[in-house]
Amino acid sequence: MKAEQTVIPLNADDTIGHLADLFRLMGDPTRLRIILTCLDEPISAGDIAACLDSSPSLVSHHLRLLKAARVLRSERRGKQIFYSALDEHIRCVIVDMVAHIGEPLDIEEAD
Amino acid sequence: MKAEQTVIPLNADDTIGHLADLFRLMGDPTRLRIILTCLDEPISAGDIAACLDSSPSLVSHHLRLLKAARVLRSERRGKQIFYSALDEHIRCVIVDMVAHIGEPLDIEEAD
DNA sequence: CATACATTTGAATAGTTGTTGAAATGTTTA
DNA sequence: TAAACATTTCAACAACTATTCAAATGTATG
Repeated sequence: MKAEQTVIPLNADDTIGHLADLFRLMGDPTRLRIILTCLDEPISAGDIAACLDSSPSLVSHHLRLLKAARVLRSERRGKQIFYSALDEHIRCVIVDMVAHIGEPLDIEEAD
Repeated sequence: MKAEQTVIPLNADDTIGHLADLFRLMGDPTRLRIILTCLDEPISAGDIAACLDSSPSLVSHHLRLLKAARVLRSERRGKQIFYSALDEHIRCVIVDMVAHIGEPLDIEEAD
């Protein structure tokens, strides 16, 4: 009955909802690619679409969601609008998840 | 034109798909609560349902998905089946995301 | 073996969501 | 101001998904 510290109190509905929103946004392959594209340096909406070989319309839809959730930020430069990650935590989240994927399969995988 | 290292190559479709799957699973509030419940110590399916005030059926459906994605592992003890996080990375991912939420709003929030 | 308990499975439904193509908005340059 | 470029918005559809309830499976105990 050891009481380890929990990451989040289970009754913090608003926090959990907020977290779930962010994870759900990263749970779409197209959006995840958009985020990855914005991790290194600011990049214009059009260039993101070109990188992903997607339509500007589709990318814009996703950019709106990602910006509203404060995953990305936007900055206008002339005709173009550049997007970049709002902070470094998103990168950490992805790096951790990659590490999880790399975790070796358990030999005693029962049931 | 500094070339920072990217977390994942953008053309690694299978890896990105795998990542997106995991994030999508964490993107549902009910599933996220289930994961949080399993972070500290193994807990039976029934106790999880009781903690979340959800039906055993609903919890079981989600447990199946989380186990298939190797987020959780299961272990039978008598009549009950105990679930726990497969490794510590999931906790890290959540901690990082909580830090992201806590990130202060930018004063110069333009556009 | 039969009962009670714990968990899973199946089918069905309502709600959500990613994608598309066309039209509209905003910005610069000739 | 008009034309060209960049991005966004709108409406609509197809596909997916979380939830529910009933039935089935598996496990221990009398």
